[in-house]
Amino acid sequence: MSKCESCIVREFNSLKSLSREELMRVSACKTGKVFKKGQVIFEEGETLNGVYCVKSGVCKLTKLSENGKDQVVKLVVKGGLLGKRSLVTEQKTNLSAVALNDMEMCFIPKSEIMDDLNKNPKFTMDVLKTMAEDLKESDQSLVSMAQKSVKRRMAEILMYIHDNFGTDDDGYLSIVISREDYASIVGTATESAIRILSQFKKEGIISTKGKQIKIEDYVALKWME
Amino acid sequence: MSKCESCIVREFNSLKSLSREELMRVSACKTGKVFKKGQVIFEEGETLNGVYCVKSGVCKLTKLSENGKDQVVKLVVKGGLLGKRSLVTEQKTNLSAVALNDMEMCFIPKSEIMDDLNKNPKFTMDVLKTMAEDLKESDQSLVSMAQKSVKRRMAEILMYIHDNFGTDDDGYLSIVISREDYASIVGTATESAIRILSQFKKEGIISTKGKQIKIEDYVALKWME
DNA sequence: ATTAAAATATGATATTTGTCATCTTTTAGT
DNA sequence: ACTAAAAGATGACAAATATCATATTTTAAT
Repeated sequence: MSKCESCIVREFNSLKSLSREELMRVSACKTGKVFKKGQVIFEEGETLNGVYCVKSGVCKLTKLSENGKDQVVKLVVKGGLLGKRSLVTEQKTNLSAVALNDMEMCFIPKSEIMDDLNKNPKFTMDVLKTMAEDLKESDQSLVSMAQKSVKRRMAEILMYIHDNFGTDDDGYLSIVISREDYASIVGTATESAIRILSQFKKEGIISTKGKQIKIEDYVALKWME
Repeated sequence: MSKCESCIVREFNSLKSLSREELMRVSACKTGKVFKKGQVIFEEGETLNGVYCVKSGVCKLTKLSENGKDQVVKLVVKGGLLGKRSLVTEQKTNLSAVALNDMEMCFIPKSEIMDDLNKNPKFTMDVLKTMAEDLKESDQSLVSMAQKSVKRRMAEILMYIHDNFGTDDDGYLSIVISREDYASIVGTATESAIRILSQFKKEGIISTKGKQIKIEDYVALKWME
């Protein structure tokens, strides 16, 4: 398995603030894990005793609502850290993580990294910063959910995926997820999500190839509704 | 003005993790501020250069949606710290804070407290913990917004206020806010909020005295919908 | 390549929620 | 205590979204 010191993924997350020595120690105790598409990484209510660092693939963080539906709270890609909260509190996780395609991850035990969190202020500040950013994003989503139409939210998630995760060479969104997942991100019924995407397609705002989606008219999404 | 060292409010927030010396330094540079009901404490987009510690009163944290409506993201009462994010990032605040009744607060300049954040791991961990808790709450609200009916959300906010902020001697919720604010918390139209509260009243689930609300049948709220 | 299962698509209809209009009650300032 | 303004209440209607039913297409396993 590759070593953390020479892994470029860490540049995308808080681990970049660790010293070379700290990284080597982390590297020595980390374990590589592979998850297949659809596989559960961890489940709401579990006790996590470490963090996952995403090397490749995409996963969704979801929360089960009382009506039995999952709500997607966040998408995590290469460089993301899963389970940050577990470092900070003793509480069980409040979210589930499910792989949306095949994933490679490294698992770093909490015990190994807690010391750094207490002794390396740069690292702690970095974790704090990403947590603050997550909070900002979550509040932003909250407002969208509360105040915007399903159509508008769908437009926003398409732009979000486009802007944050990019496209492949043909211009298709590089994150490919089911309509059910779109529904679960937008917070609507699967049929409604399908209907809206169909409508976008008819209006020439997007085109599709199987599950892949290409944004044809970004401006239309931007000004939607 | 009272001194931080002997102020019991700090026991409710991260400041409790500061040493006596640190507290005395903070105390020396803090300024007391008073806000009247309805007054804006800070506004989305402002640069905050410190945190507010709430001594008394209640305020709402809101975010402006593109449709022009404010969405309440959080209620903050005695012991709460406003502007934590400003300690962590250089970014402008993403939320506005508005007093819901008369408030007393202490303002602690960022410059004075940043040093503690870098040197006192206990303090930093505590800030991290509250931020993690905020994130959890925000995700929770997100799911409610996305998946639950307006009626259910209204029931939940009534229980939330009851459980977290308590009642006065007569059993009325100790936080008294307008129907418009309820609408803005629940994420609905003011008329809808009024309608639902009226309905609750008719069904004997709540009673009211002016703007005050008393929960008469908690169980009914709990099992609502 | 075949086939069952899953995902996507779409119509019909019900339900929820928003909007606008109007009226009543309460609140706050003089 | 008086009065204008704000907040609360409610009806009628429109719009958005959910639900249910069913058809079609795609995917994945043999």
